Amino acid sequence: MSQPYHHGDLRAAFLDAALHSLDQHGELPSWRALARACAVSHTAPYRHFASFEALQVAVAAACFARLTVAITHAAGALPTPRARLAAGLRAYIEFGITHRSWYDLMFGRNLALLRHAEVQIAGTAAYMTLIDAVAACGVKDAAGVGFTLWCAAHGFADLAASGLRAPVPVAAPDRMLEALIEMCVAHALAAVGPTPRRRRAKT
Amino acid sequence: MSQPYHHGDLRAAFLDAALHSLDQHGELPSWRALARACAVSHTAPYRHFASFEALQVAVAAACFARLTVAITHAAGALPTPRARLAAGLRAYIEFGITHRSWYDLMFGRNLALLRHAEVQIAGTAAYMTLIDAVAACGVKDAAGVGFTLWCAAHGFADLAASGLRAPVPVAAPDRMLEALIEMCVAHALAAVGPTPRRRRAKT
DNA sequence: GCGCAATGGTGACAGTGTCAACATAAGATA
DNA sequence: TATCTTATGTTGACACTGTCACCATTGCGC
Repeated sequence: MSQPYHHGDLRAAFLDAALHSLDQHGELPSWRALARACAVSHTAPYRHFASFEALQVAVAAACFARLTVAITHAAGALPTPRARLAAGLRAYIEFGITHRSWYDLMFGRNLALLRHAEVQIAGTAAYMTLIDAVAACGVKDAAGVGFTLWCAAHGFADLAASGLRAPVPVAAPDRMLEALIEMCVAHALAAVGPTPRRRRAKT
Repeated sequence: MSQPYHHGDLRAAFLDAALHSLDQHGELPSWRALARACAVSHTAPYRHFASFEALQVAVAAACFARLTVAITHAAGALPTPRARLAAGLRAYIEFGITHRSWYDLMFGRNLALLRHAEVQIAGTAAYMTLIDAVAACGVKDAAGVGFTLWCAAHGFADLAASGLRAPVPVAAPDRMLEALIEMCVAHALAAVGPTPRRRRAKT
């Protein structure tokens, strides 16, 4: 049941080979190259993935699972909710930069992948770790604040990973990530403090 | 000189057809489909673009030029630098959402495009409008602050355009964009004076 | 032991981007 | 005007892709 009949676990072998090639060449191998890497015929993957897109979905879901692990592990045993939030944000951004080809596949390469249920489930798991971290700080609208933080972090990771740099010299380029995280955390905690500084409703 | 020999302006026709197909089908047509749409042979584009990637680069550069126009036009005749900054940010984000397939091509589809000089030049032009808007507010490190703002805006646009939503209900989903922009502007202006809160800088 | 479904292989198809070789037309030169 | 040169467009081919119909093998349930 857990092991297929002929090969051992060809589906897992495909996923491993895909992730390995993603690390090595920066992009997914072609359908046939993947089969070649596993020494099977070029149609063997069809017994485990309905299409090339289905394979991409499976790999992206696996990458989201690793992102969840990275965030959870980084927050780990830190004492305060604020420290865990900052560490989680940092882990998210560093994941996007370090595992650039994974992140490209998850967000950049084909956004249509995000519409598949399998990817959405895996993505929500990662998302919830952020929401939980915000909620742990005592923030009322943790979902709303978390979405804003996710935006800022994703934007930074996406642009930094793409090699985009400020076209003019900045004062402290090494402190940019710190500044972003600081801004995020300050914004998150501004909603919890005794002086909420809430937006005035539209008059 | 301005008009090619046989067709009229086949290069412009290719770009028009590519943008049109981008609007209509959400993605670039194939090399040969593009030639088909212009009623020429499947190798005719090679006289105007060195490769399919070169065509993508040219289209992405054209899209960046339109983004620059959108930002500049939105900021337009608003009275204060702060208002122009907010309007520019809003225009950026709305551009990414409205012209989703363009934005996908510019950022999402193939990040390798950003490494090409032609795209970088066009991207820098759009980028500079943001830097200028920040500098106009009196911010010292306009490049650094601008990069942070670009990150937040890009993250919001990218995630919103991809259809990603908060997996749990948020308090005010319609006000999310407002909250993000306000956070960005507040952060930008916090760098102006020693007392960031209510202190208004010099003109 | 048999039947059957799961798993893997063969060969083909239309489509892709790219290239070499050829054809044509416009401008330059004599 | 006649010829040459260069830019532009076409033809046909190549290796490659994802997908499909059809066939072969394997292992489990009966």
